[in-house]
Amino acid sequence: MIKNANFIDKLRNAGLRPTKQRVKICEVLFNREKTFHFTINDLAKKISEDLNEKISLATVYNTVHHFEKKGYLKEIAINSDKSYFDTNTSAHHHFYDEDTHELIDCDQNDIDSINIKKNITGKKINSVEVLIKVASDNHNQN
Amino acid sequence: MIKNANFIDKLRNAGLRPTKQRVKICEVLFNREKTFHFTINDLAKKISEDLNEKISLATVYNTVHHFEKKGYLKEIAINSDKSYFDTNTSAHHHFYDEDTHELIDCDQNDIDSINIKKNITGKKINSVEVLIKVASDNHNQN
DNA sequence: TTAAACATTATAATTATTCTAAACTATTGA
DNA sequence: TCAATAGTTTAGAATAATTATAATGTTTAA
Repeated sequence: MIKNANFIDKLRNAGLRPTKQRVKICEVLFNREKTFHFTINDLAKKISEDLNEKISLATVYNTVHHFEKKGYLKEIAINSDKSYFDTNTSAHHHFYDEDTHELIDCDQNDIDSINIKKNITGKKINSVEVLIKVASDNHNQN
Repeated sequence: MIKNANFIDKLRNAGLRPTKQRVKICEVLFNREKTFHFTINDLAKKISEDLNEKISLATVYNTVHHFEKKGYLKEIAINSDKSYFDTNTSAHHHFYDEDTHELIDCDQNDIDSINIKKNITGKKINSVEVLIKVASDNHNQN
């Protein structure tokens, strides 16, 4: 259980004012053992459930995007009907369960390192991410 | 230059009625050498420019989704502000140029094969796709 | 040729996200 | 400590992408 004081520091370090709302969002996002995968809506719902408090959706959007810019969150691209974020910002990959629409972290060590033989000229590689789509064996998928 | 008759067959094989609009969309999508990466809007614009004809946006959406379901197109997830589709439906990876927002195919051979050591129990892997985000060297990226 | 099934269309509706402008809060430094 | 200011939150409006609707039109198979 991380104390809110740590979140205040965390926010300050990122040059973000530690407002009540931001600290609360931190609590929901970072006060947990496991990685948290969520959409903005999930998060907003979780805030109002867990903390029994309402934070304006716009603020949730703003804060999440701030956090993303500061490297506290990472956006995960799966399919374009929703934006998923991940509290695990380290380089890692994902399983996406097409049955349950659940996103599961895949440790860097669970995939042999990826060797890219050809790059676009004049460009530098910012990230390499693998998305592994899975489904139950009997489930017919496109 | 593929003849429209081929498109009509192609559509029939997929159990889709070869309507005027669908054949036209086929022309724009599949009458080309290189892979075509596009958003629905790109496609709708291209149709009205190239063919000088207007097809209702709703039809373009429907048709693209039909084609996707039938395996003629593939959706590519990059970031969730837009849906990209790809006429290359074979297993392959992508470069995404964060400067130009351009999507570039990465041949299967340009990446050493990916070995996944651990899978989710009870699930089968449907696809493994790599997205390599690149940007020009001096460009600062998150 | 005709009826049924399927498609297309314009438009309305929906959903996710961003913008706006006013009210509010944290920070700074006198 | 306190006011000025810079940054933040908020509700609600605006926008953009996508999907639904319902009327009209087209294709197909008998």
